[in-house]
Amino acid sequence: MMKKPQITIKDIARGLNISPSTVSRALKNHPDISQATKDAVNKYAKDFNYKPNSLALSLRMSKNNTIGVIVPEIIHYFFSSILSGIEQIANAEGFNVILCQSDENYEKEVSNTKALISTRVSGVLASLAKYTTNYDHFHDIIDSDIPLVFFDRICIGINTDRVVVDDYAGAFAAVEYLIQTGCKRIAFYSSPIHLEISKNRKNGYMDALRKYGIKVDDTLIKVCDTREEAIIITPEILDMPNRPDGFFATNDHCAAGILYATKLAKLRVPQDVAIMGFSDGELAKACDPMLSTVEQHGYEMGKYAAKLLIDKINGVTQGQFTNKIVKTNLIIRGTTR
Amino acid sequence: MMKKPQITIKDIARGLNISPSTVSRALKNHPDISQATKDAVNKYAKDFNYKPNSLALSLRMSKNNTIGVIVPEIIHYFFSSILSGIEQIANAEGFNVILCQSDENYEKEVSNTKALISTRVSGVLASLAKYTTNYDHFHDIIDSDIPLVFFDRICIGINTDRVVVDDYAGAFAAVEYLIQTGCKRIAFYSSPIHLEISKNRKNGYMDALRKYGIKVDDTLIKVCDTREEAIIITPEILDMPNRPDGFFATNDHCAAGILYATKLAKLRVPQDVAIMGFSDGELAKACDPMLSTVEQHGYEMGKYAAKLLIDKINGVTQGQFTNKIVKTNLIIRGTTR
DNA sequence: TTTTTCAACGCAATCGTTTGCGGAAAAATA
DNA sequence: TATTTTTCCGCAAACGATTGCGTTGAAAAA
Repeated sequence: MMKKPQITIKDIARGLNISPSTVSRALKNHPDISQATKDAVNKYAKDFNYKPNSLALSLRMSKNNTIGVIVPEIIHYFFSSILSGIEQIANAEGFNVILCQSDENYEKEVSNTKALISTRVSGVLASLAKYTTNYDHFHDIIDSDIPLVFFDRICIGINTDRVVVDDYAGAFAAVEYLIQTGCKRIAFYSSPIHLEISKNRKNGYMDALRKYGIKVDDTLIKVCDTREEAIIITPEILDMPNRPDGFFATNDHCAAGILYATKLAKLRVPQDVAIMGFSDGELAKACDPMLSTVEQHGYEMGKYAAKLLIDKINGVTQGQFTNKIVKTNLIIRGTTR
Repeated sequence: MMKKPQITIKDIARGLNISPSTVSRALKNHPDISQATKDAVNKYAKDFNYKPNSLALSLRMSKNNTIGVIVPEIIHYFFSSILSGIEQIANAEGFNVILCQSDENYEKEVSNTKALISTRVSGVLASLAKYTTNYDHFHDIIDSDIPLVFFDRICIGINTDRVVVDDYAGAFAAVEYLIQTGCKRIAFYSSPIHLEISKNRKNGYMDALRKYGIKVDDTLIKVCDTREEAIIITPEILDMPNRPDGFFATNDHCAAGILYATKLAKLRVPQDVAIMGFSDGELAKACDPMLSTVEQHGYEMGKYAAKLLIDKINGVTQGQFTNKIVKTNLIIRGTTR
């Protein structure tokens, strides 16, 4: 088992008694180099398994074929499918993806951006941590001349490209469907309200109610975005004198929690209570009845965001800022009528 | 909005009328440098927001503080939780994580390894694609002197560190539990059989049967590892003259499919048919009844694998190859008695 | 006063690659 | 044969940081 200590251009040059510049040009098929030399170099390179050192290359070109992705938590289906889309097209375009999780933690988000700047990544894709309210670290990225694209949890304060789900329309359609299938009192479980996605979904929810002349009841709007919380707070709500007959949850986990609590309360789904989720994650089909939900197209979103960023990196798109809105679509399964 | 084109050590040197070497040493608190100079350098660095160029650093040190991870598909809960663990400790140790998905595709796996070698990553963590049977590309990694650690879908042919789930014991315990709670005929849905994990789980399954004097019935062993397949093949099996009263599935998706088909066939779970999954993913608690399953500790596994790799990179562990087996534990919920 | 010692810094090479420029030999033209 | 043009290649600087070694001046020792 021999160690082959990775041959360099200099080694090829030495071995062939020519200069490194010639080798470099030969490898790139430069017209100044004779075919004979090119052949010799290519053969030598193949024989000794030459692989270009992309570190040196990046340094020389002061450009790293790497993009950084900052994501709150990769274990969530939605984010991992976005990431999958990003990796897909980044790879196809010759970029590496370096992954950073903020763990929904502001400090980690800041240190992630620092690390990415230091690595001189070619670009950054980011989705905000839940409680991030200061955006200086993202300004640092822009000031360092690194293209930046936000996705999903975007940041309004900064002028960049953005790719978002059509939260408003998704929420509107979801609630409208609930109303059209007979729900009169619809509860809404939201993520923390300072997030753009929360505002948009809430607006969608409220506008749908208004359209059908249903008064918004604030006691039916809760901040709750996990299964566990949902299991805790839902029983109280179902005990209300006039309990809701429909729930619209900000994600599928939360919806699954509502479903659990509802069945536990011996109410029938969807006859007594209809439930609508958001995401269409892995667990939607595992529920019984299967969860009606709003499909988010995370994979496409990731692909689109990556494409946008790479165009920016390559200077294809100059100056203009794109604001892509990815359509959702309603998936009706068993938890709604 | 000014562009600050990232200051370098040379800039600091110029600004302070000293040499780059002095700046470098001052920044690293070298004893040869006077306190006055150090203070001046540090102030200047902070004022102009100096950030070391890690590309240059990596080139000089011929060592990249980056580890590559090759994973079949990140959208699966198990893999994304492993990845989360990896990122966690890699980050804490000052490493970046570059992500590669093989998409269960041999060619992509090969091109991933090439890219990682070219990037001169400090180390590689890998889990095999489903149908990979040629391992030359992994030998390339080792020949390039890059530490390599396999996790979960390991490769027996190569001498490296490995971190695996205790598939045998997990399967054994699962099947034993089914037997002890009264199951007489237990079906087993397996992943493709050439994978080590499949072999080990099958052995666990068979040994548990033997221990209790139950004869292995090959008609009860199927290759099936998705929800969709499970929904297709399960009805036939439930229609068999003496149908099984227990199922052991290689993952939770598959188990959820079995559960669905079983309920559809008007059989009661767990009274008529008990079902045991493997993984404890997001959907386990969404099932009704909630899925009994074998917990895999993906997050810990990722942390352990990363630690192992980094020790190898830092030369802490020389020569020896560790073979870590991560214990599973049985989670009993509603689909078993 | 002369020699030794030491603190504090600079020079230059190095990591692997690219690229503008200049130059010699070969080929084409006059 | 003399001149111009091509063809093909090498020199050296550059990207940003590190580091062995040499150098300087002043303080300490003789």
